[in-house]
Amino acid sequence: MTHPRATLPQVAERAGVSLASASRALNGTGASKAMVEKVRAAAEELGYHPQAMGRSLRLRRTLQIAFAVADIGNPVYVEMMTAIQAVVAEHGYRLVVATTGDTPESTIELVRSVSAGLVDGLVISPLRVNEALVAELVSSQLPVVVIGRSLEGDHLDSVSTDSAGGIGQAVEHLLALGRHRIGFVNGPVDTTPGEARQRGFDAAVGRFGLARETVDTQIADDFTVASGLAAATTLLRRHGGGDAQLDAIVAANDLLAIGAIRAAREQGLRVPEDLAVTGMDDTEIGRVFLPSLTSVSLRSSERGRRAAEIMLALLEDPGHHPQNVLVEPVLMARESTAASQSADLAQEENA
Amino acid sequence: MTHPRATLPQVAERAGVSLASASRALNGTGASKAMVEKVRAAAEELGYHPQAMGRSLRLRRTLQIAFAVADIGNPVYVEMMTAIQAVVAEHGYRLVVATTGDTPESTIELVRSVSAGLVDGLVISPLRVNEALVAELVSSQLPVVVIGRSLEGDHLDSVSTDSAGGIGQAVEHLLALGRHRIGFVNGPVDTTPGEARQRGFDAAVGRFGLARETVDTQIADDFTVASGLAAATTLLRRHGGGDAQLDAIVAANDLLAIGAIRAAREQGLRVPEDLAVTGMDDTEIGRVFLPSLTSVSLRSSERGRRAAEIMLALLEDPGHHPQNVLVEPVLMARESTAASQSADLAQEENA
DNA sequence: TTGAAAGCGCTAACAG
DNA sequence: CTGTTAGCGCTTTCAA
Repeated sequence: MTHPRATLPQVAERAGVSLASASRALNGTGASKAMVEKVRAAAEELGYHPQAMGRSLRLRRTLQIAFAVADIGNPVYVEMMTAIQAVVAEHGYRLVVATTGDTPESTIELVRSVSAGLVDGLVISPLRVNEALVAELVSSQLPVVVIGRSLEGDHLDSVSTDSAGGIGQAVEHLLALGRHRIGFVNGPVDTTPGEARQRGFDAAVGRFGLARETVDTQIADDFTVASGLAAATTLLRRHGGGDAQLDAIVAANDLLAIGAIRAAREQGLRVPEDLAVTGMDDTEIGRVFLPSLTSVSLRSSERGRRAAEIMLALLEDPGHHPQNVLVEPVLMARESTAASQSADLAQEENA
Repeated sequence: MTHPRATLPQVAERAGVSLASASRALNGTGASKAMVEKVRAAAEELGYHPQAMGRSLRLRRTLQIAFAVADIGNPVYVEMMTAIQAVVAEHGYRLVVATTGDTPESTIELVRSVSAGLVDGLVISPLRVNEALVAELVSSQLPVVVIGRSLEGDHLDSVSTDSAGGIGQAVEHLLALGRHRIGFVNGPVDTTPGEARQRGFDAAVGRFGLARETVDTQIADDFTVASGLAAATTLLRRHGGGDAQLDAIVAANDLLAIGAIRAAREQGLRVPEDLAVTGMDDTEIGRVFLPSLTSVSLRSSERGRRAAEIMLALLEDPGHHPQNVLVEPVLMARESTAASQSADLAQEENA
């Protein structure tokens, strides 16, 4: 049932030609019509399929690009992946996705194994970055594009976004709506996004001159719905009832925001009437959630697309001068912060 | 800045030993203490990292396994992926994820390219299967495990589930709740899951003796929220107002169900009071949705785990007799079909 | 246009 | 324990 796989020398022999001719015929690199005919036929008969390994070893390229993320379960990464895939596929590259785990150590391990020649390039969006990881990325012989943090000083290509400023936009949006007691549900601050978003919230508090007692931060264990639910519950309880009750929550991403909305409901609060909630990333799940989620778009598709383009440029010219692209965030206002009491469905606008 | 990568012969020369000794020292296959010491040092100095390509070519194994799905955006595949990853990682394999596209042709292309020796095995959950794809899978030299459809006659290992029966469970659940006018929102019936779920719905209609006029099916363009919204809108409009109004919708998966709930809301229907909705796959997003989604669990983690185990067995012994594992579905009742008018939050039970 | 031969980086068989 | 050598499957000089 399972023949051993046919090899090129076998095809050559079958066709009665040399190995070199067989290779040329199959690759269309200078062979006579008759030659191509013969070799094609022999290959067909033997059910020959070229072996990527031998080919790659010789060519020193795999035509594969890796996309590495901590958690493919987060829709934002899926969105990036789809965008990257579309771009690189047009240039004959295949995209493979690998999971980094969420520590710098496990990420380093992944970078190592992947840069052992299995792929031609690496697009990575690391959650936690330390010096060792940066060093690994820089010294890696592989073309690398980082999504999520500008590593300009490190001679690494990157596409980043101003998520700190994005949090500022969310706060500004809430203030404009008359909300003043604002809670912030962030993810771990030792992560790249967590750090930036905390910075953004703290800056907004200062910039808009908010009183200490009217704002509060709660750190979730990670960036998932379950952790958002837990963190928001704690936060709301802490400010339970009376005048101290929060009237808005800014969440560091959409998943946390969804958790926060659930927490609010469980405590009998209506969203947005009693509590306005904002997310970040503008994921599809946020858009279809009930109520639909006001969210700061970090334009993940765009970031993925730009990253892929940089990668292709890098592949063409490895000596390329490092680029650092910045994609600006955009607030998408939806039901979860709607001003009217009876939030209309499917109503959506850019800010 | 970017040295050409060091090779093993270079390390050997630097250490003043033979190529073979260097290899042995680095792989721990019989070398003296002193030898290991010397070679390690030389490798360190040169910043040597083994090249996977050469190694794999020689070893005829890559220690990589591919997981191929049509749409990694569907959480159910993420769940499978996580489960597979966990199992194979324990045995030293890395999991890479590739996207098939949703036609048999694009899937065949993927299978081909992936079975060109880039991975040692393929776990695939194809959306659309035709004879050509089955033939490709069978004739592929690669160990293959199919998730999603029993291909017993085809000598392919598989882990499948009874999604037809699962739809039956959903219908039964609704009938027990006193709902009798049931709409079915399915995905395309030329897909494996679409076909099975349609079969399941039709069988349930027959088994429970439901009248023709009280049931109706609408086919969505694909298995996403957006398509579910569109299909459910059509379905609800068709039975608009009066006695003919549906009181329940069975959706073929959670994403379609979420779309259906949105459609209901947009037409002013309350869920579950006016319209009960069930999903399938028991995804996290369904669990946290408001209202939380009653869903038939197809136990995706379990299916992933079983598939991974079969794969490992196959890798050990390629002559292994093909296995066909069946995982039974389980209904998870939640708010979207709650009997009480005021659906309690966070209330959840198995059926 | 074709063939012979070298070699991509690595491991394993075979001698010593 | 160590070194020499062959070869995984493929592409590409180099000559003819």
